[in-house]
Amino acid sequence: MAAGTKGEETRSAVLGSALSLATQVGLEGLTIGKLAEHVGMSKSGLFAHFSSKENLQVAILEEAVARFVALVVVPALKKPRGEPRVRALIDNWLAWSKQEFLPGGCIFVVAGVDLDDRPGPARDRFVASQKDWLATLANAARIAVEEKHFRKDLDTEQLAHELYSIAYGYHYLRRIGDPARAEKRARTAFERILTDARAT
Amino acid sequence: MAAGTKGEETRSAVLGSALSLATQVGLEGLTIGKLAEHVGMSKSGLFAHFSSKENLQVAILEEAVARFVALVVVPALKKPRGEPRVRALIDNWLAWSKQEFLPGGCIFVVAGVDLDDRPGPARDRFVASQKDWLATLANAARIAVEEKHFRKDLDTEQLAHELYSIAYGYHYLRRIGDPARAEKRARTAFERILTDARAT
DNA sequence: TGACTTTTCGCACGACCGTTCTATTTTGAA
DNA sequence: TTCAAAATAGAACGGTCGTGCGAAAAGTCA
Repeated sequence: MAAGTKGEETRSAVLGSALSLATQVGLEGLTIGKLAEHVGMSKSGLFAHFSSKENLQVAILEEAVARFVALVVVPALKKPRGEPRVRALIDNWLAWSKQEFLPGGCIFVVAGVDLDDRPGPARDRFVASQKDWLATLANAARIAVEEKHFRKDLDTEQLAHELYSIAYGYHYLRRIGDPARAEKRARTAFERILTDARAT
Repeated sequence: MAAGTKGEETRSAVLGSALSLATQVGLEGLTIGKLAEHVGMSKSGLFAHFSSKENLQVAILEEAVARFVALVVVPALKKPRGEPRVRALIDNWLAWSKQEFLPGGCIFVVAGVDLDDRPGPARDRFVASQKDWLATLANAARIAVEEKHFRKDLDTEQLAHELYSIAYGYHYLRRIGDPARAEKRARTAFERILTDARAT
């Protein structure tokens, strides 16, 4: 992973470009030819690193998960248990979909649509990642209940679903209308959810 | 529109199949060949009805909007002004994405993703439809304020954004985990939003 | 029925798809 | 410096893509 040989180095660079491109044209719309041109390689030279398009898609998802964990989850774990950590997850999450390497927005939103009716390893990987993420959110909320930041009878899975929905809605709404306004509305919605979680 | 000549009839039938297929493979992933095979026509015979793939995509969106209005908006307008009408919009909306002619779920969720970075008439049509829908939701809420069902200081646009997010989140969550549970959670979220809108 | 319009088909086109082969170049260790 | 191994390139494959064209078929109305 950490760029030992030359091959690993280029493979990693290719994955970075592939991830960016995929946010714009989709995991399915991404073609080997375009990607090769984009990174300045031959189609076959690039193809040799992955041995099928499906493998490439899975690799892109794994790259995305790794970056998501590094940028969103890990920093939040350094925050104090309870509500501060939940808030950090939300803040990092909003920042995530504005990352420069995700020009078309959150890759998982894109993947969710165009893997939807295409069973296979790529879809499996996607579903697993989303279940993981929902579990992480719910678990952070459960800790906040333990810490007595959130009310005892809080349905943490429900909370995770609502946070998830607001974030996904944000991804759509920011492209329909004014992005800044959409973000403000998403933050307001998050705030209302947290307030409700706090109240006894 | 109402099937006068033979051509209009087949055009309409093709659009029905195209809409269904597009929910599964996307507006971009939909190909003339597959569609033609699906409806039992020749590629060129089908193609003659629309004169480009882009026109076909726009026509599909227009067909979808027409059905959405007929199945979701119009029936709700027969309900009493105020909260009952807002509730009807939500209920019809949830029923919408389970329509048999939308096997891959709500077409607008799909369109939002794969038209995202593809400017043009199809994307314009999509954005317009979503702005319309958000305005319809906000307007129904405004009426509910007038009727004193909702509190006076309610931010109706914020409410529309939150309802929108829950519905879009529902579309994703129902495919990640248990669909029935996802629907229950979506309904719970809607309920909380309405409760909050009611409170003074 | 006949003439005319509309609808559908068959065929072909250039482009690009994912993938496979075989060379060629580059790399890294002895 | 040599040499095997790894990485990349080049060319080609069978397919499918969106699209155009001219002929055939079906529909329409005097």
